[in-house]
Amino acid sequence: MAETGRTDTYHHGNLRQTLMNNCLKMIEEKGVSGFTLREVARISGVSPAAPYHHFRNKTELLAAVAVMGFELLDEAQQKASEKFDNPRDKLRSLGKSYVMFAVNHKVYFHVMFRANREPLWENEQVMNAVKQALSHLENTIRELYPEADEGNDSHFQAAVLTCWSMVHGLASLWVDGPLRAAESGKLEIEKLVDLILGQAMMHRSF
Amino acid sequence: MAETGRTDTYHHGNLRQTLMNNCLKMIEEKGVSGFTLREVARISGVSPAAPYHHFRNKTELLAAVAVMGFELLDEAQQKASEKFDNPRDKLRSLGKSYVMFAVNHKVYFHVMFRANREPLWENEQVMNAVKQALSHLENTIRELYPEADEGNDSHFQAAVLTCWSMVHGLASLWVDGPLRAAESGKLEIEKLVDLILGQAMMHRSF
DNA sequence: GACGAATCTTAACATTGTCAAGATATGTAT
DNA sequence: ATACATATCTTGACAATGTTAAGATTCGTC
Repeated sequence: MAETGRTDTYHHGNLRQTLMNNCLKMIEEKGVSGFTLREVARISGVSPAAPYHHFRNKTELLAAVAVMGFELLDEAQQKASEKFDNPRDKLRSLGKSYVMFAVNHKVYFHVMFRANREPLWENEQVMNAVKQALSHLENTIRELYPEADEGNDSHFQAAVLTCWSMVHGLASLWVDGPLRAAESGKLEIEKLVDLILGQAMMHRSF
Repeated sequence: MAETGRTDTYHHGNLRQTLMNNCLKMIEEKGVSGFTLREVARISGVSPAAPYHHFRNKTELLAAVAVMGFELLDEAQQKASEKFDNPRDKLRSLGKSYVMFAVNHKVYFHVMFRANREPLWENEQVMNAVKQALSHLENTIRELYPEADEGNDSHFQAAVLTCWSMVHGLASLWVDGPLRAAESGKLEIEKLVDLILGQAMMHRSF
């Protein structure tokens, strides 16, 4: 489906999408730091300067891929949220979905949170995608804190951040390597997630 | 104290340390991706090839800096651990120390967990430094799970990972940008840490 | 069918990581 | 002290990269 090369026409026809696909493919093989604009262009069957008609620079290609990643995460969170009615179950489902997204889409996760720091978060599209993906968690926690003044209750904000930190930390440690390196697969990641989410929520007020 | 340039001698005399210092300085100014071996050499008053007599390549310089970072973290954890006797207080102190280390030593944290993924965790020195820095957390949690068979109790391992994920996630979200970008400084990071650690531990079994 | 806009290419530039070969200093054994 | 091995630094070079300017080709539209 996802074309990787080009046709025989002068105009590629679908270069923007092709570049993004090959970007992901290349990062999967060589890591984020091994990702090169020129080679992506080469693989896409196009000259080194062609990408500049679709992205202002290397960073903006990665930003576009990051937005795609956040949209995928948003979908996953949506589905995870719909599975349950009880806010507690919902919360746990959202957490698991978050971590498993990172595990199953390591490349996206890397681009979303690792590829390029500062410039990425000044990109409005990226920030909107982030907020959207995080909204499910916020809504669910709001169900548990119905009395919370929106945006003014630090208790509520802390609850959101606590949950986000928890799952994001686990995902980060797994994706970045230290956990895989240390655990050496002693515990399967999926069981680990269940265990941790269970432990973290079992004795909590929310 | 930390010399940045060189003397007038042919041999620098302290190049290895100087390179590491200027590496940190450069990352602080231009970010991890903006860090360049050649410029570090230039700033250190030395030719582009000189660093190769002290580090096999760019990655190994970063690895050396990462080890230094983990040693600093280890010291901080040590001090945080010594402040309290009660394991619960200890645990909270360790958590705060972890996050504040990331906040106050953003550059180190970046190099330790962000600079270069795969190759870094194959470095034995790095892994040893990681284990050492994490040992304080493990020891403290072991005090709370005295019955745990060492290395065989998944409950214990999950507890360690839960705490690590929590603080590492919060640190990551802060250091990488999304949190700072979203919160826009509404809540001071230090208060945030207290709030979250308090909330996370208040209703837990350990 | 003409013409502006979009898309792609070629050519070039400064920079980068890295290596090989040579220069200079340091230390050690005699 | 002197000679020699070793450590440290320099020069010069190579291929590769991100990016831009100028020109070629196609697309959409009037």
